[in-house]
Parts: sequence; C-alpha cells; structure tokens
Amino acid sequence: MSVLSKVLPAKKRSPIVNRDERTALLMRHLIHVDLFRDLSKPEMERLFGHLPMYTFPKDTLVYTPDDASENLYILKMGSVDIYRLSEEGKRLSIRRVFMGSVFGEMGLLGQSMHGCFAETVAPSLVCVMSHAEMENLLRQRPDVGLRFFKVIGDRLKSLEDQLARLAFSPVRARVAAFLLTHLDPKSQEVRGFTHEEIGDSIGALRSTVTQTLGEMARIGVVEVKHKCVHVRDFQELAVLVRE
Amino acid sequence: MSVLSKVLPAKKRSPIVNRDERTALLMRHLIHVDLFRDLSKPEMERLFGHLPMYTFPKDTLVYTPDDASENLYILKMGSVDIYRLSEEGKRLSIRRVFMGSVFGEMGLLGQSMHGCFAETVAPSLVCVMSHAEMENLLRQRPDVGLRFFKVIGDRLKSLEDQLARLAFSPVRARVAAFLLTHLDPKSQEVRGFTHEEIGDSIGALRSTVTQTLGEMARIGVVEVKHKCVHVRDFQELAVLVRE
DNA sequence: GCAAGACTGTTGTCCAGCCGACATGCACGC
DNA sequence: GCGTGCATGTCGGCTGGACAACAGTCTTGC
Repeated sequence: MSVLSKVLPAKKRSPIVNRDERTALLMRHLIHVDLFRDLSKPEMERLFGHLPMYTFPKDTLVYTPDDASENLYILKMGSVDIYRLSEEGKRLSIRRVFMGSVFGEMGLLGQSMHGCFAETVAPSLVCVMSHAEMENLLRQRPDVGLRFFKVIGDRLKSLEDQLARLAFSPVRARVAAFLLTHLDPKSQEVRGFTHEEIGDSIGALRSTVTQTLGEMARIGVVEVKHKCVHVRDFQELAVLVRE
Repeated sequence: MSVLSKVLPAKKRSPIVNRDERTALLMRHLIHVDLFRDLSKPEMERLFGHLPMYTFPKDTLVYTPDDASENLYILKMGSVDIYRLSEEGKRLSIRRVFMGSVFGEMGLLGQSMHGCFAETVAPSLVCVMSHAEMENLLRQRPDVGLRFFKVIGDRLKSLEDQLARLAFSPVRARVAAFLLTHLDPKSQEVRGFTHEEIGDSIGALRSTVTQTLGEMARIGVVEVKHKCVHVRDFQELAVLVRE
C-alpha cells in the first residue's frame, strides 16, 4: 500500500471548448453508457448536450473526500480508481471504473462522497452531471432510475463479496479472486495492475502479493510478466478462490 | 463465528388472515417506514392494502441464498440479521435491520439475493412486496425512487466503511466502531448482541471480542454486563476507533 | 427452584502475513 | 544508450489474532 507522503497530484481540469467537437465526442461515447441506453439520441442530446466535459491526464484526482459537490461522473474514456486512505495513509481500492461506466453516483442523493478519492489511472474523458440535473432526469424517466438500481445493486453485491473475502479468505484466495474478476477473456491475461495495486485492492502487502504470485507461477497456474499476469490454468485458479 | 453444523431453523411463515387486524397493523407501522413517507395515507392503503404480511418467530430464516423470489421485505416489527456463510460455515453479518426499515431490495432489479441469509433475531412482522409491484411503484412515484437511492447510498457507505475497517484496523478498533454505531444514545448502552454476534459482524473470533471488551473495561471505557455493554467514556471510545 | 443451555471469561499454542530492508530488473525519457 | 525511477524478487523477525479447550455465570423454561 502506498503512503500519504507520496505527493498527491493536483486537481487539473481542461475543459473542451469547441462545440462541434464536443457534440461529436458526446454522442460517440454516450451510447456506450449502459445506464442511458433507454434514451433516444435526440433525448440524449437534449439532456446531455450542455453538460461540461473534461479531460484528465493520467494520475489526476477527479474528486477528493472534501469535495463538496455531489456530481455524477460519466466516464467516456480512460479509467479511474476509486479508493480510500486510512489514517496512516494506506490505500484501499474500492473499485476501478472503466469506459462507459459512471461513478460518484452513490452520494447522488444525500450522502457525501464519503471518504473516497477518484484518481485517473489513464488519460480520461469525463462528463459531469450535477445532482439537480440527475434528479431531474430520474423524475422524468423512472426507467433510467430502474437501470440505475441494477447498477448499484451489482456494486453492492461486489462490495459484499469483497467484504466476505477479506473476512474469510487468506491472501492466496483473494489474489486468485482478483485475477479472475480482472481477467481479459481474449488474451487470458490481467494487464495494467502493479503488485502494489493488487495489494491495495485486496487489502494485502505488496511483497505478499509478489510472493503469492510467485507460488502460483511455481505451480504453473499463472505466468508472471511485467505488469501482466497470464493465466495458464483457469480451473485451478477457480479452485484457489474457494480457499 | 458460528458453524454451519449448528442446525438452521426451518423457514416458517404464519400469514395473518383477519382483514381488519391486517389493515390496522399495516397502517400503524407503515408510516414509520422512512422510505414511504412521501406517500399519503390513502395512497399507502391503495398500494399496500393487498400485500401479504407474515409473522416470523425469533431465529427464523426469512430468505436464503437459493430463494429464487426477488421480493422487497418491509420490516414492520422486530429485527432481522442479514448475513453470509463462508465455505466452512463461518458467519459474517452484513447488517442488522430494525423496525421501519426494508431489506432484500438490493437485488430488486436484476441481481439475485446474492448469497445472503436473512434471519430474525426477534419475533418479527414482515410485509412482502414483489419485484413487479415495486417496479410499478417506482414508475408511478419517482420520488420514492429518489428516497430509495438515499437509503441504498447510506448502505453502500456503511459497507465501504466496514470494508475499510476490516482492511485497516485491528480488532480493538473494530469493536469500538461496532459499539459506537450500535449505541443507544438514551441509555448509553449497546444491547441485544452476544459477543459472538459482535465477532460475526466485525470478522473476529468470539473469544477475541470477549478479551477486547475485557481490556476496554479495565481501562474504564466501558462496563460489560450480560448481553449489554455500557459506554462510560464516549470520547475515548472514539479515539480507539481511529486505531 | 432447578436443570439445561446459552453466554462469558481465560489460557496457551501456532502461524499467516505485516513490516522493514535490500537487491535485481525493466522501461521510458533524455 | 544510459540513468533514474518504478516494478519485482527475496529474506528474517515479530505479532495479532485464530483456534482449541475448559471453567465459571447467567437465564430461561418447565
């Protein structure tokens, strides 16, 4: 886990100004956002046409716990890590958000961002919707709300899974579970995570993760490369998850 | 943590038949359900008048993971423990639901009950709303949906808190946090939990909890009675939470 | 009021995994 | 191509807390 002393990158926002470019980008990516697939194209344009849109470089904070605003962030491109910091500065990744998904919405109606940081792990394009706008949309289109429930329900489930695994399973099983849930089916690989990031997201030490992956490699279940784990034996990995 | 070998109580449902009694009970308690406070009395009657209502004795399962139904359960009286079981039968309490709250809703739209058991810890009165009925209500009354988001948002936050605490804090801090969140402000006491139940909900062993409470008592922070912890030094307890 | 069971207190052993420390290796920018 | 920094590999010591086992105490039902 990284420590607080590591300098946090400053918040930087670079709004996109060109109108045509905006609309094109908006429409091109918005149709990929599952949450809004009930909406027609003109409707999308009406609802989202005026929304501010920002680009964030890699390793930039999108929001912090003391951020008072209660926005819904729509991630059009890139990916974002949602995490908390302990008192001593240890990091716990709650989840990673990818293109076409949304974040920040849990605090949408009442709650604050409750202690979470959101930091880009790749250059990202983010669309911001205010609390009021979202509430409006939900009033007009309850079906979007229903889809929202589905999304939040999934998230709730995944959180409960994480919790149960942290309570019950030793590190080996948690690493295995992490690999399975982040496995790219095509390449049979998990890419883009350092051992420290894996540790942060399963609540384990970096060196422990390295060791565990080493063991797995020795058994022949995986093959460890630089910032990449190739899964050789899917079946066996699934067994390891069950402790 | 208790083990699976402990015999699980059979599911038992005793529907209440008398119509007048039903309506009286329904109305008397429904106004306490925060979720529905936007609804007028006649509206409540129209929406909920026909809903089945059940009484459950203490220690009875309301639903299990293999329950295919996707209902919303409205807890009118009593209290219910929502928990998971590990492979080896260890229990992890996700949360405890009290009078006037709802449960089962996370899976309301899509997801299954995802591995959770719901078991009464006191004689309870439960009203059951089907998936379809709930969806209907949400379409008609988006404002109820908005309130719903608030409820789920709180739940999401509390889960994230639990997760972070499990990852970061030693048992002492977790016990302290448990006490604070379950403290009755009037009596300055936490009642109705055995040490084992506390252990189940913070992911610790029963005997460890007993030991920890003993230490706290020795310092004078709390006073341990039978199934009851009296908090003497609120301030100090809050310090212990921060590890 | 007494027994049976549930709850609490205590002690000792053992080990997963944290922690710190250091060494090697890869990869990207200059 | 080379160096600086990030990523990975490895090691021993140390300890929180799991686990097992048993004894004392409360409480509830009969």
